[in-house]
Amino acid sequence: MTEPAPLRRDAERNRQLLLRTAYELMASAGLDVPYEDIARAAGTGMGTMYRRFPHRQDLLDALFSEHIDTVIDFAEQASRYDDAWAGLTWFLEQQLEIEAQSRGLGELLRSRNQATALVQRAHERMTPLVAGLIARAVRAGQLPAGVTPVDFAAAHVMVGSVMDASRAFAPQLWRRALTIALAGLRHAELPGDPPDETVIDRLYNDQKK
Amino acid sequence: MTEPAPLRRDAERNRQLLLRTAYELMASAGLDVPYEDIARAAGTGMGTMYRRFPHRQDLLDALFSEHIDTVIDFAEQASRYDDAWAGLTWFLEQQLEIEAQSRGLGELLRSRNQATALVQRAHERMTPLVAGLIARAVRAGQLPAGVTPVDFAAAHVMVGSVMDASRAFAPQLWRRALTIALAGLRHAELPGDPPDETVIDRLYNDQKK
DNA sequence: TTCCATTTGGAAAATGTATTCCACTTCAGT
DNA sequence: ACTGAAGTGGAATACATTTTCCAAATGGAA
Repeated sequence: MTEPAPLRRDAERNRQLLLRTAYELMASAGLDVPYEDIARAAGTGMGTMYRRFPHRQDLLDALFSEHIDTVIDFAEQASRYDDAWAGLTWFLEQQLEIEAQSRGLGELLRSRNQATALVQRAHERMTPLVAGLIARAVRAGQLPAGVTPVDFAAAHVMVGSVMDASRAFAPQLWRRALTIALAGLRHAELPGDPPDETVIDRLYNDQKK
Repeated sequence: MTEPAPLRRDAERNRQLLLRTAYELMASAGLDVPYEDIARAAGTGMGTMYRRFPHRQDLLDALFSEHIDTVIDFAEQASRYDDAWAGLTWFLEQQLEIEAQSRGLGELLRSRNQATALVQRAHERMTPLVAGLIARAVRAGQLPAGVTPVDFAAAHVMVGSVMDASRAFAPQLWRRALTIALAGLRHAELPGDPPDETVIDRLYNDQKK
């Protein structure tokens, strides 16, 4: 396996600077900030930007892989809860809490388009854990039969949408939405056929404008 | 008041053609279809497009004002229900059912940016009616105290986000989300201060890219 | 049939962003 | 200090879409 080849000291400094700047801009403006804005804010040229991060994907991976690992970790911790429902609520709340810190991270975790391989893999790791928790919660009578992992993912998307829409003027409103979604999962009699589990990936992967 | 001045016959024909074409494209691709695509699909030039609809706003108004009136009408019908909760659920379901017919209309009603004066006014008309229903439902013990019109609007946004994300591959999934949201409203103990009612407008008016 | 205000298609300019490119600068090994 | 590889800024180019513009075509009143 070929090694990364270490950067020259000044180059590494610039790289870090770009990462910090990009993180900040994306926290408030989302994943789509123009490369040019990042470069200008960091005080470098765009040449540097493209040399380090030829594709936006590269930038996103470098920026967020750590956070993604944290979320996977949450799922693992949650799956060890004795009380399955408590595990589920704790997990969803932690995940959203993180998303609340950064609009960009939220967009990534609920892939408003840019679905990275990174996020894809994260979902592959987490989905079975969540499915297990749901099954346990149903068995324990904490959730009605018929609730599926898709519904849990839907709850995530739902709360996230309120967060995105209200971040600027009501930064706590998503907590109400979360409460609604969780109470809904516990009390809903869900209509229609239980959706196929593969729907989850697509739910997290809409590619629109 | 100056009269509209009727169009020449061929011009009127083209106008209708553009409207029909735009409606269809927007139903599947959303509000942002390029003007050029609409013109090409209708078989006209872009000159015609811009002459009739100088701003996208004009096009949207012409396309959707009728539907918007329908939704306002739903709110009025709902407000006459004896059973306040039944009115609320019926209203939300009707509204979403309409949005399910057309991605564009959904984006308009939940203003993924392009908030028209039209939609603005519609909300002004509907919000008091919904507020009345909620108050009645609370009084009747059908909803917990503390539920506000903002929460109802949030429920709308929540279900809509699932609809948008799943339209292409699971066109009925939103019904599960609706069930979750409604059950959630009935059973949630909402945290935090009751949000100010002005939050509603802003919830429906995020302006992002 | 004539005539001209209206309408039209589509080419051109403006916009906003992405991506490439290279002459020049800087670093670090000698 | 010198030197070549690595790194840099930012102008140039490519794209996608919006918006303007006008010479040519058309409708319908006289």
